[in-house]
Amino acid sequence: MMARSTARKEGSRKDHISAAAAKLFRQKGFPATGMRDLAGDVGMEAASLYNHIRSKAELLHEICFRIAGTFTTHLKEVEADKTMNSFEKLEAVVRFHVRIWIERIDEVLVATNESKYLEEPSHESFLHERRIYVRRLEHIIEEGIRQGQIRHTEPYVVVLTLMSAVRGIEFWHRTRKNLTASELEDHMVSMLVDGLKK
Amino acid sequence: MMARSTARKEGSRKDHISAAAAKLFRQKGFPATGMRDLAGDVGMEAASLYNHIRSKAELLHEICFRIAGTFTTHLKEVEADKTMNSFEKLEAVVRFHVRIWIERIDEVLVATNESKYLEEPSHESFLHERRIYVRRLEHIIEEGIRQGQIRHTEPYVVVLTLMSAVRGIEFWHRTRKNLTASELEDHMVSMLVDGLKK
DNA sequence: ATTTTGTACTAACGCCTGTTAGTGATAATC
DNA sequence: GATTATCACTAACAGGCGTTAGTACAAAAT
Repeated sequence: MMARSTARKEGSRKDHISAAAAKLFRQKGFPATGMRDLAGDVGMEAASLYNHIRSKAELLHEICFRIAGTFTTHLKEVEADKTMNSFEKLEAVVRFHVRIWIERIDEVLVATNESKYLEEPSHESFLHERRIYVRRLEHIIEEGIRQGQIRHTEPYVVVLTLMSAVRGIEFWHRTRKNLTASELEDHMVSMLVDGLKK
Repeated sequence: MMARSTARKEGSRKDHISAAAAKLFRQKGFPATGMRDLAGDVGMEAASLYNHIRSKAELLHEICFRIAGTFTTHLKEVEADKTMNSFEKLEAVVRFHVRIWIERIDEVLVATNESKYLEEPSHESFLHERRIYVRRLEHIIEEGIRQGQIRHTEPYVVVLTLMSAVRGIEFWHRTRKNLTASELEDHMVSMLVDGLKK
């Protein structure tokens, strides 16, 4: 076999498993999520999962690196955009963070909280990618300060704070929905970014 | 027996276990931390731990509620202090958060990331205490807005953001120490609080 | 029509988990 | 000095873990 229709079906099956895994890893944590839990959620026996995936570790790996790629890809686009000054670039990045945290919270939280369970070559390269991402963000801020668009601040602290602040969205996500997603986005971006304007 | 010297020795022994547990729970996560790991770190066999503690769950409970108590106690003091206006109260709370995150990061991270593994009556009451804490912080902000000391903002978003932003300290803690603790504190407080001033 | 492939199943594996029982030694209390 | 409490030990438990082997059946490819 191996026809297109089958390949598509297999693909969507694996994606279904991956999405269910992200949800469970986020809720219960990676070590506390059993393959039997996951199998139950996708409607099969635990052993049957292995027709679609190689291992539990592989699932975590794919989730973490897929979402990390989303961030680095977007950052590259922003860096290349010559229509924005440094302050606008920073705002664009923060807005993207907020939006991804709202729209893809399962994956983002897994990458944030469970990436420490990646096995060793992967774990180190994940941290490496993150450090580079932070450094590139610091670079945008430094340039903004030099060009007089951003207040004089400690770039490292700013990046740390911005990247962590959006984690509050986790709590918004599971409690108050009397604030819409776009209201939340605007309030959060303005609170985080406006104070940095010169 | 049960003399004072013995009681003291027992107390310090249990505290030693609790501190080691906080460190391990933080590093490896609660479910992934084995009693044999913990025993190794305090220098005994796993079974011997049970001469000092009732269960693994009890350790988690004590860590989470001890640190939560630290926050609520301090908030109560701030609320009762009549020498500060609302803005100053907010700043005092943020500064306390930053300081505790710097000084007692193991316990704080366990309470933040591992409290979901509390067993059921405890877990719900932990979340309850947290919700009340958030509401009391919102109240301070609302009053500050009403009295014209704090910029007009959405109090819930402000609290969410402030409480999450300090989580960035986790990364400072394990990487860059070219910034001292008190420098970090000042930068972070000013970045988070100054933008809220009217 | 036959072969191949995909996918779900049951049974089982070796390992690791938190915890208990029971023992003996050491130290404090009477 | 006799007794009692503390505490660390070894051995073991029942249950859960991720994963593999082997099988069966349906659908697709030849």
